[in-house]
Amino acid sequence: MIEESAGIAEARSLGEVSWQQLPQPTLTRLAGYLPVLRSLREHGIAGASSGKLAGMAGVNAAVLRKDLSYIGAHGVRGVGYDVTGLIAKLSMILRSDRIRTVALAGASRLGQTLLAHTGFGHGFTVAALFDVDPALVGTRLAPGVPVIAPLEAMAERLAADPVEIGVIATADSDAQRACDIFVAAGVRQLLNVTPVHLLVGPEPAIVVRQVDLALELQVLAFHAGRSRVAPAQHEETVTA
Amino acid sequence: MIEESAGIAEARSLGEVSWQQLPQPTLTRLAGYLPVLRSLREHGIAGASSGKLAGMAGVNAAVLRKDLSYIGAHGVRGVGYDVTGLIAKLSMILRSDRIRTVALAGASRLGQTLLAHTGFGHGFTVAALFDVDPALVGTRLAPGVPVIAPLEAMAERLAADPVEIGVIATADSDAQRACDIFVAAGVRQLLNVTPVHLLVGPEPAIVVRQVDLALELQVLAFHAGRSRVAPAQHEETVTA
DNA sequence: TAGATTGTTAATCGATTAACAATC
DNA sequence: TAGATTGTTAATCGATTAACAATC
Repeated sequence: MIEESAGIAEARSLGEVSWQQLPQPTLTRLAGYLPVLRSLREHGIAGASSGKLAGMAGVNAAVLRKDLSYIGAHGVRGVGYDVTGLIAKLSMILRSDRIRTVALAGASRLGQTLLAHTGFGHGFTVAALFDVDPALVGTRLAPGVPVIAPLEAMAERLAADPVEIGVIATADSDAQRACDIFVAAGVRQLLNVTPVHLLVGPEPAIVVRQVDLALELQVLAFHAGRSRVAPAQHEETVTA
Repeated sequence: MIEESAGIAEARSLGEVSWQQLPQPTLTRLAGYLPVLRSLREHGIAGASSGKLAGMAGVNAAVLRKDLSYIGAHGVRGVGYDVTGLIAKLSMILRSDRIRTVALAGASRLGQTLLAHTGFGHGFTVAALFDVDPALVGTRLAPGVPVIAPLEAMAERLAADPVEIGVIATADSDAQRACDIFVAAGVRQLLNVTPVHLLVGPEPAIVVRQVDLALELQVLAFHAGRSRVAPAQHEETVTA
């Protein structure tokens, strides 16, 4: 399931590391620190140590310090980190200030929910929604979501109105086709919520992230069966 | 975000490895092979090499062979693997024959969709649905889903009617509470779709899997910003 | 100053991968 | 047999972790 490139940090001038080449685990964790910091700020807490932050984020304190040092977010020895400063730095790196445009292929229930759940108010705008079902064309499934075009019309629509992120929530049998159309239209970031492994040409730098809820349940089902047989060791959170 | 225990395979009698102690990545990949194999069977293909299977699943061929050897699913040298045999073996290991009972905390839109999307027809039964909103109590949100009880009534309901898997799709502020109630009720497998890092006592073997869609979009947003600045290297799929 | 906490190094750990002898 | 493909080893790679000197 994991077919990750090297993706490892690339040395720069003075032995420093470009924050444009963060290790994948670091990038994912950095995005996870943001809600923790926002929560602290809401509670009026101005500063926190790496130990406190790491505890809340569910990571090791050393790894958190290392992650932050990658992006030049420095704390103060003996004191800790400034919450507001960290939020600013992280937002800058993750570009969460900027609004991203998203197109959604597959107006399935899951697709619509993703749209409603993540699409609004947090830096993402759903610019277009596509589906194979011609009956849906022209209807409005969510308030503010502009159009629904048939899957066939994706190419031209995306050419006229480019998006940065494509979400694939089609039926399994349409997933690869939707992917191909997105890629051909120049979309370089894809979120795939189908269980299909998407094939993208190796030429352009396409980033695909896959979330497979059925697979998550499968894994839990395995553990459910095991827990009766063997009362067992201690295990913990695995983040998708 | 990853706070995984050792979880590594434990040696058994003759140097063999108990398939009850699979490495986490292996277990996740094994669950991913199943849909690939089912797809092959549907197309009437009886056998496949590790190379072919690995290609379809998006993994390295050597890792697939190693994964299968963990569970004693052997191929034939010079020939490959038997599709039907593999399905049977994998189903046995992952216990996908048995129906698992699931309880859902948080009748949010995302919660309801998870219920509709994964709950039916694939080995899972939603036994109970809980929400903080008293107005929802007694209503039926999906056909066949028995009851909605307030979050407060979870403990007694779960005591009377135990479940194997708990799904947490509440508001962020209720996530830890829902988790605590599940754990107290003896639920040992949790799927957390909130961005909250759940704290579970280290004593019982609780398996928590977290899927954070907002975080996935954040990561993609980062890459979206980067792709303009640096046309960049080649990257590939990262599975949640 | 004394205490606390960072930033970073060095060691450990586990997972991935290529390669190849075994063998159908 | 000859060709193909497995099962497994050994090497590589990267990520995690503990530990500690630097220093606020």
